[in-house]
Amino acid sequence: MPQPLTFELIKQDAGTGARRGVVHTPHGDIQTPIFMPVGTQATVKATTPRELEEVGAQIILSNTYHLHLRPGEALVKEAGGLHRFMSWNHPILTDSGGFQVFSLAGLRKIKEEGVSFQSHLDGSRLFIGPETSMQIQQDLGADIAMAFDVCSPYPCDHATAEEAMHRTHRWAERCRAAHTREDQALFGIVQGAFYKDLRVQSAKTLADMDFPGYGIGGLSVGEPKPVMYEMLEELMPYMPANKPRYLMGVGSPDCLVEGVLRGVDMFDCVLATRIARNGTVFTDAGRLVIRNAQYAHDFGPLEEGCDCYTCRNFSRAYVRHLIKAGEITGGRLTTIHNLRYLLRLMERIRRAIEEDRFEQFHREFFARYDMSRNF
RNA sequence: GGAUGGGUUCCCGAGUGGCCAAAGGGAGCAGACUGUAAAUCUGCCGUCACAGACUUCGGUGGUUCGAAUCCACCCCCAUCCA
Repeated sequence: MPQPLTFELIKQDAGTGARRGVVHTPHGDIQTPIFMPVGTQATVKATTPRELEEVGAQIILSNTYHLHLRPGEALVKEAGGLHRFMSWNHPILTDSGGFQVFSLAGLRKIKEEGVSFQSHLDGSRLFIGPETSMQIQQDLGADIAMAFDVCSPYPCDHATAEEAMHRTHRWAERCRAAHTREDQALFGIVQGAFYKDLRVQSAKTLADMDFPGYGIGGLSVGEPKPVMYEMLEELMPYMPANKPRYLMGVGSPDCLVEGVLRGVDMFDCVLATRIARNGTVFTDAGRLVIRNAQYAHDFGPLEEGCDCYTCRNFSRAYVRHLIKAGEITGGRLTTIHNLRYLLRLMERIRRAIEEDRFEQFHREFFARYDMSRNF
């Protein structure tokens, strides 16, 4: 059986061990480390695929739970799959719905069989278990599907975290058994909350299942950043070196740099697109709340030196005006900038690793980045 | 010239004797946001020496223990009639 997805580790930074690789998928290669924009409802909010290509996106995310509710995987399948439906002819990854078990905690009930949800749209009941999630994701037809997992909150006691981890492992096996589509890869997801023993155990258990790639879930759920970094450091030695490592839901500029330092290959996050729509943009100096009055008369670009469409053509004063006026274009322009910022940050990181100067890049990045203007 | 309805805090607009610094919107200002229930949500929004005090509801004067609210006159605005 041909592997639908392979990972090629092409280089490691001499000083830090940060990884530079390529993920080969049915819809093309992904240069890693990479940031993946999130398009929950089969669209990266406020953008078109053409704009995504322009900002340098190589792969985007979509979501099982949300597409299942609307428009339904049957329709997507009828359209010829997610790529054709949304006209994105590059790699796609679908999240399993596992995160909705976490984020919609008030609207669901977890059992061994799976999760009963009450739709956030109309209150109707629905059930998603490992097999359901696989069926939906296979109908959607992304290049990468994710296992249906249980993400613990922060804080969480050891017993509860352990139970969630074991259930995640059992569900991972069921996902693997139910997953049959040959042109789609299935990634397992490491859990274990904030307990080193559990994280290590989870990494080992999933490694034994031999998935083509691994998500690291359950981080960035409200814990202090040093706690997250510590967890990454603890579990990374147990992650298979020849498989891509995907740190789920992480995407502030500083976390991307710190994640790569610790051996992460892939990231996704809604932060960039969400804060963009809410009037905040990324810069190398830290966040900039473009909606603030202090930029009303600032006719420079969002960020000096940025090559994005927004920075090449519009001023801070104009973007602020659009945001303040509630004009849809404002959110589009900030979204384009934020995505380009993160994708360009990853480009810079990849080059630094290629040239064995990632340690220096890391140092210089944080010398400029104002952590008091962070997230 | 006559009739009627109005003038409320930046704007719109409730309020018709005490529970009113005055509902509710809007605007403005600030904050939050990390596998998207999010173009969303939260806070502030008369002044100050701010658990209290002071100034404000077109203007002036009056009634009353007490007025944005009642009375008199005046000034504006809108609509209609001549």
